[in-house]
Amino acid sequence: MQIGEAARLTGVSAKMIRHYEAIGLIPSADRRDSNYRDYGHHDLHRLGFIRRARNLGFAIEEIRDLLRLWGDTERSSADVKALTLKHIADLETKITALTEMRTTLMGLVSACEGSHRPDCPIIEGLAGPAHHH
Amino acid sequence: MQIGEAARLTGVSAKMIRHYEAIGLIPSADRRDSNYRDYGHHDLHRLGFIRRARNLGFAIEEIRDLLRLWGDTERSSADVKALTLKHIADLETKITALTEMRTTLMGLVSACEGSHRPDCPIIEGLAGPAHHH
DNA sequence: GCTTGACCTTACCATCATGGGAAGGTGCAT
DNA sequence: ATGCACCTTCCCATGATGGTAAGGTCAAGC
Repeated sequence: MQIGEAARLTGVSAKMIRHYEAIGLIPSADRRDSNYRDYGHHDLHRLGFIRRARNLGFAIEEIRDLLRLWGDTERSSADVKALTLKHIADLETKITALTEMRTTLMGLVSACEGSHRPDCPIIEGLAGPAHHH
Repeated sequence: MQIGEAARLTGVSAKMIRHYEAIGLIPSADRRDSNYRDYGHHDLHRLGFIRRARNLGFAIEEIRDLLRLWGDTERSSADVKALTLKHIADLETKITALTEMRTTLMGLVSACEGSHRPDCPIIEGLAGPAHHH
């Protein structure tokens, strides 16, 4: 099947399928006489794997490792688990940072009247902390 | 003062100070005879504002709006509040997405033995959902 | 006066994952 | 044979930041 159908079936855009091939995340696709890429079962399976991993926030290089492990019947599940735990830790770092921003902003927002008048604790907070005048 | 000292005092890298000038977030700095940029009070204040806004996750274009509001004595605090609430909503969208990833991954991880053996629910989950065989 | 070192300047490239668009080839249906 | 939908490669853009290279400025010390 052509790249467009593979894209439709896997949820990975044609653009990205070509990109993944260019960076060696997937092997070079077979070509027809027309020079069109040709995909089969196995390719769809692999693209689906990649899409699911992307949806879970894994970076491309992490997915490269996951694909290697997927294809390695000698793998230790401990390796997969370690990689995943590292990724979870990364997610938690981000979640924590975003949540702290949110908390601070909520505090500022709750102090802001939100009227036609210019007085605004949010702007004042950004302008410099502890600036009593 | 030179850009390096301004960077040290505000926590904004010299690189980024030049960048902010290039994109018009801050006005062009004064230059000495040497062509070195020259910063004063007012510039430090503005850079501090930008850094704090960045630390709270505001995007550059949002900061452009915030700076305009900061300098506008006719502003309505309602405008500042609206902009901030929008940003909080963006943060929450991201937090939700990351938290969902985390939850899914934790489920997979908890099902994974993490041993020397290859059997791994994480890999299986990525390879395709509901693939009983 | 000359060197050294710390600072500055601009300009270009890289990141990360993705999309947009141009210019042109392929293939099928009317 | 025309049109349309698809494909190809190539280049550029995003957002915020860092790196590096090649070169100018300036003060301290000899």
